[in-house]
Amino acid sequence: MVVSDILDSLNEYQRQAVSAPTGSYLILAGAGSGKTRVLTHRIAWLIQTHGVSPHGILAVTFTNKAAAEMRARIESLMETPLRGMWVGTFHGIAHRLLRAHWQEAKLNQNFQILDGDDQLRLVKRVLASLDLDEKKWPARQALWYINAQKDEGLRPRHIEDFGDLYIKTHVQIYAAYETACERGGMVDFAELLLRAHELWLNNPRLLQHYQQRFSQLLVDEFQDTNTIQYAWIRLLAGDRNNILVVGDDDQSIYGWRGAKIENIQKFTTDFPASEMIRLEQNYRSTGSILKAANGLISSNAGRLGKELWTEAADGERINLYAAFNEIDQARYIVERIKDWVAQGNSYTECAILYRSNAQSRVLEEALLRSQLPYRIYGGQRFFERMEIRNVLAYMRLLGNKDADASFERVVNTPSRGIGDRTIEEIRQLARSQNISMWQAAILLKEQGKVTGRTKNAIQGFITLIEEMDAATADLELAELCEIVIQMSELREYYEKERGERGQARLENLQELVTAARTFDPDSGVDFDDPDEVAPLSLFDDFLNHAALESGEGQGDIHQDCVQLMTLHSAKGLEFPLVFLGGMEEGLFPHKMSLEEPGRLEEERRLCYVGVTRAMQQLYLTYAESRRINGSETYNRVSRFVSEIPSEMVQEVRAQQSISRPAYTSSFSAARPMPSRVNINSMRSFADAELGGTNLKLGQRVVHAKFGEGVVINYEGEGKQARIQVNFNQEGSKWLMMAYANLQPA
DNA sequence: AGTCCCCCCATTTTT
DNA sequence: TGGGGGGACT
Repeated sequence: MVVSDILDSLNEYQRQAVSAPTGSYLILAGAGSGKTRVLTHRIAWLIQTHGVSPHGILAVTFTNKAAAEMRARIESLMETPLRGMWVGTFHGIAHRLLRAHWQEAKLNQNFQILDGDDQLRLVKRVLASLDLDEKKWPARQALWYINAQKDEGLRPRHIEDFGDLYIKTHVQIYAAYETACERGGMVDFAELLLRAHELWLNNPRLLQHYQQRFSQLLVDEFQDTNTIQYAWIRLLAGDRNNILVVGDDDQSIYGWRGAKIENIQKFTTDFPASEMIRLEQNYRSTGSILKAANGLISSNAGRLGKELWTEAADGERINLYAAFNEIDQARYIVERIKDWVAQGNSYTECAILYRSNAQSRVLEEALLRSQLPYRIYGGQRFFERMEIRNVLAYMRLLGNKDADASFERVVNTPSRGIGDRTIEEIRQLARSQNISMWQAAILLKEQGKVTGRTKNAIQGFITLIEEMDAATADLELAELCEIVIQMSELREYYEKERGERGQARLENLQELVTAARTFDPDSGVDFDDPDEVAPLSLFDDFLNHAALESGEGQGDIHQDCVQLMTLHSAKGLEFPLVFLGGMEEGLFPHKMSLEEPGRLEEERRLCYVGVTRAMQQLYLTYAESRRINGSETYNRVSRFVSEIPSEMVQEVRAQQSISRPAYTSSFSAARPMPSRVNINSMRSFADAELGGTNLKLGQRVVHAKFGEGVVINYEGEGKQARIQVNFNQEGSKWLMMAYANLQPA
């Protein structure tokens, strides 16, 4: 691609960002404003017109997917593979650095990456070794604490406990956990970042080397950086005025896992020579959707400020549907999707977004019943599945007998008579002799301190691993994988597991073999790069890949089906038709986030993210009554709905007027548009008894749970009849007449 | 060691 | 409502 082409397809501000002289920039890129375009074109521009070598470029993202996409797009732009350019996730790049400089980082050469599950197991063991009651000190909480401290760049010695038992105990756990990791040569995700930061901090010459090498730094999704990531990139940037970050403070939705929106807010002060460029022209949504989004987000304080606009027409207004309950909501959504498809569109274009995963079930049921194809995002990822992790643990053990986490995982999986007590003994011995569990197991067996059966079991395991080792010595990765599955008897083990579950597990095992066969080690690695670690064996590479990449995008994405996902996982995606379900106070904004203003604002940003996913049509729906955790709740409509300018919103059913469904016989029947009954005609209706009961509008009633109240509204008939009562204590609620059991007061 | 049952809990997720 | 974890029982 020639130079002019790089700028041709860009708008004024995009071009300004891409062709800016080298320096420091914050590109405030609104949703759908073409930020990836800017990032990739910028890199192309740097190479073509500033003569920057790909070797001198470092581009950081948050997900492997984003990194892969960025590299692919630059390469297609430049029409050549770009060796030597470092494009990766924070974790991936940190890992690369630590592998190259393991000695300076004070790590084992073959340190092992601990994923979330490994980490939790380790914390549990640490708790046990400290004799702490797991009831009082839940492992999850301790894990969360440790990770949060690491994200902040804090070691146990940095934390002051102020005599607070909670902090004191957790710091103690943290310290013991750290020792355990150290001993076993294990590094968790947060540790990768923290170590990489300390590596440079403690080795100025190393830092200097990388500063000289990377003349241009680029960071994507900057609003999602946490403290340590920011510190790390800042250290690398130094005062060289050579960093371009792209982000959107309005789309910062990961504060709860350590992301600091402050990082983007203070960028221009931290990098005094920097300049901010706003990308506000949106190429995704209709005018109405953007106006709705702008209106909504304007309720947040302390924004960097940004207003999306489009050259496109306003399009349809945003639809608001008040459902009776979550089932009605699902039914409504399904009907709209059917309409959409009937108009010649596809299912894939439809997305149903919700705040929490629990909401997917009812939607799924409705889709299933109507036989619409769908796909639910989220859930367990490939490399996180138990059966896969077990095979990988065997493989790890083959590569490194001292990998204790893997040893523990598979020593008795499938069960071979090595019980908890024996494992504990091995663990104790390993600790006291300062050897690995593998060595301890051998020692324990040789010491003759264990009885015949246990001894045999231990010997059996040792022999198994050794035989496996011998059998796989010269095999290709996929064959090795296959042999491991067979010899470990994991296949047999899962064959015994009946039902769909076992079947799925077997299929996954097969898929692992396929993954091993088609595994392509890190593309873009330049083997002439002096900073590149001596290439790992394909085997090690594969295991690292499995640890660092959870296995996104497996399975059939190409089918035409409705997309269901949480609002969080929808970030970065776009769909012609979007439904935001569960627009209810307590659900969205979630009740856990109502206390602190900061968290409420994050909820609002999440809503903003949801709204800006929509390209053509947006439906907001809420349920007046909803079953949550087994009990019926009555939530008001979300405040976010009223924060959207009302002229952009079209209510599918007017709330304030008294209305009755056109087809009252059954809600499962199609209900095109509700017929409305005005107050006057309703009066005479109200004078009569409601739905064959002895209740009237305005009547005082008593409810078993909610106490005394006044009947203020009513709709529907028969089993579906609902009644609105304004309770003295609880405020106004809609109740199903059939269950309310109201007594005249 | 495996199974069953009861109790407790319940946002969001990537690496 | 339902899933996961822990404890008790077989």
